[in-house]
Amino acid sequence: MNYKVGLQQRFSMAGLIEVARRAGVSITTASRVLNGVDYPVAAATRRRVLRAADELSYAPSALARALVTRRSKMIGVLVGDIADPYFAEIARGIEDIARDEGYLVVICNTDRDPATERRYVSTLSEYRAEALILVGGEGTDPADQRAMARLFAAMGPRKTVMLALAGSRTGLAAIDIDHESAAGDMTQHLLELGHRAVGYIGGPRGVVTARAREAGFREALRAAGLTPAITREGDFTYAGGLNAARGILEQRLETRITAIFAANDQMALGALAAAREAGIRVPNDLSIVGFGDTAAAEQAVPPLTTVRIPSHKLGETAMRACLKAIEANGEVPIEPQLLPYRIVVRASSGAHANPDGTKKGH
Amino acid sequence: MNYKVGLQQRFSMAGLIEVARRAGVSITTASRVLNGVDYPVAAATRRRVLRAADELSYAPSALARALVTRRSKMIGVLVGDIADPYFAEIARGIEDIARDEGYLVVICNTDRDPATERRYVSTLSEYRAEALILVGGEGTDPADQRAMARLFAAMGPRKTVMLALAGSRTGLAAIDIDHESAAGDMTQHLLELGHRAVGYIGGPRGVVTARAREAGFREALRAAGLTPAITREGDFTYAGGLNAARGILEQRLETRITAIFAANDQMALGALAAAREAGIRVPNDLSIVGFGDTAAAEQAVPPLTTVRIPSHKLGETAMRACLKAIEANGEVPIEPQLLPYRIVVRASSGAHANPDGTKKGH
DNA sequence: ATGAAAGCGCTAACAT
DNA sequence: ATGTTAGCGCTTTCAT
Repeated sequence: MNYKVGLQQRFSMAGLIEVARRAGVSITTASRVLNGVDYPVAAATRRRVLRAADELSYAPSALARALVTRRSKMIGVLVGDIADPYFAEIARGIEDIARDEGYLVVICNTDRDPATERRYVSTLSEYRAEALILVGGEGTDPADQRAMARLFAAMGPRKTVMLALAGSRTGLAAIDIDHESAAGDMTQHLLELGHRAVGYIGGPRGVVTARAREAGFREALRAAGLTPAITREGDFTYAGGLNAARGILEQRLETRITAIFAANDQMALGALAAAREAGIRVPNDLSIVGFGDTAAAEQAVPPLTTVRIPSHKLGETAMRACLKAIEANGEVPIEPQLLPYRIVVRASSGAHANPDGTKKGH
Repeated sequence: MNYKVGLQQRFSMAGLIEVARRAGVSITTASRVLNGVDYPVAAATRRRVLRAADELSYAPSALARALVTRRSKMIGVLVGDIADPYFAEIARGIEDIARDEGYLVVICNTDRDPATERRYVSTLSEYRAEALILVGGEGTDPADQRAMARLFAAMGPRKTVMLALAGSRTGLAAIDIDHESAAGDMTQHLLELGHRAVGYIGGPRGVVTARAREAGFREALRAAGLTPAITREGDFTYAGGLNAARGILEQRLETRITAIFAANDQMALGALAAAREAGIRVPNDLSIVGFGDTAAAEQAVPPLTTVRIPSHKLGETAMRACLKAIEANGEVPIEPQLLPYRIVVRASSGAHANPDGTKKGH
């Protein structure tokens, strides 16, 4: 008897068996009722099962179900840092769609570290996530790329849906904007304002999106017969942008730059701060533009001219693509998509100012 | 033959059986080797198993394992909005600890909606999350509270570890700071600067942390023989703070306020913007202080005086408490903890300025 | 309309 | 040191 109580406690959580027993039906019938499948079940039986489930506070085991159906209903999402508003917004887009479809979204912070990334891919793979969304570009170290490719290959048989979001990944279809062309357009905006000497604060050398943006910047300048006046590498953080901008502004006399283009908003915000502490007026003495259009861009002083990335939509689109691919059992390849971006002109960029302080039109 | 190929594909993912077979051992031995338990296994056997697992790119099923061990190794975290830097920072603290212990953290955005909250609690419960961390205070609607309590009760037998973080929850131990006393200290700071007419921008009426902060503010004023000069309700967002502050500043002449205390940083930032657009200098004409010390506070113009909440540490502490409780099989109650906060004085608060514009000491 | 039985992939007694 | 066996809680043929 005591033993039985012990058992009771260990196996206390009401399972389908208990529900079935209490309703006086087979476990099969209980399952059918509770899953609401369109299976013929007598109304009375159905009621009894529902009642029993309710009385026992039955909560189906997603684990057991996943094991037998081979559908975990989980989606894994890898982001550099969820505290970064850019990633957060994308993640929200993913989640908003996933939730409606009954999927659980597992977001993992990789800190952009390839090893951490791999560990999470493995873990999510062990949980049999039905799709993996890798947000943000991969590093450019070939060894890391190979390691990841091997991982992907190993997961092959499981037909996990895999997708690159906002940054390309070797071997994966990407849902993205055209970073290069966007950076080109932004540069064009600066050129049209009359700027000829433009400084650039780039993202981490090893990140593909950072490279694409810089390439777009350089190409637009080149087309106008120019080259970057000065460039610095940042790390996509405010502090990084602040430092880089300080370095750039130190050489302001030599370079005579009239504008700075930062590869993301955070760094542009840092640049704004650097200008402020140096007593340089924006946009009168110096134009500063960013990339991303995170909430902080609009709230900045002055409000930041930047590239609007449809972050939320990017997330939604990626998730929808995943859902479609999952339904196709991972056998139909995901088609890459490029979403439209937009240059948002705010007060941080203005017409090129001559050294004497007077504006110059274009 | 054709049929067999079909089977192959459906059951393609290498399981323990395949590994065991290939290594020429029993499934048990394979399991023992791969789990690295301190069980006597011949070195040669071990090697063969490891080799087989590698060749087959074996990835254990966390699902199957969770089912039998009754340990999902998952932690559920409910936050209002992960895009809010306050929540994001806390979530990182949780994840940093969880990761080291091999736990997978599932973060869910509730948008502070009680119904969404309940749905996620149910879902996480179905996945047999070993712990649930509810970040941020609950709403004050009794019906919602009862519904949640019922949910918790239903989960009782599963002994899920449950914890409130940064905001209390009926029935749950909380890891938090003392919001009331922190708000009191901040008010004291304002009083010491000579401010006597202070406006207040509160958080949503229905949120317990918001109430605690406002209570602390009122009590500190009361102790000084004062009452709030004017109060407005915000929603913890920048836009909400901006609006509330506009309303407050419209009545500046009547109220003669010299300071505004916002219940969180986002709203304080909005207030800063409202002051700027009204041509009111901060801190010369008006002091503005916030609560939270998110990254944006330091980057604001002027930098924001605020209450530093040890967000990351709060997350770490909560996760550690969970781990401990999980080890104790959820049978030892979690003990509530109050972590220290700190008033961080920056340039947005200053000595009370007289109507004529001259400063006044204290 | 209902039920019996065979697993999903794994761990954990309990042998040997 | 290794293997056999009985499930974990569920879905899903296949019978009835």
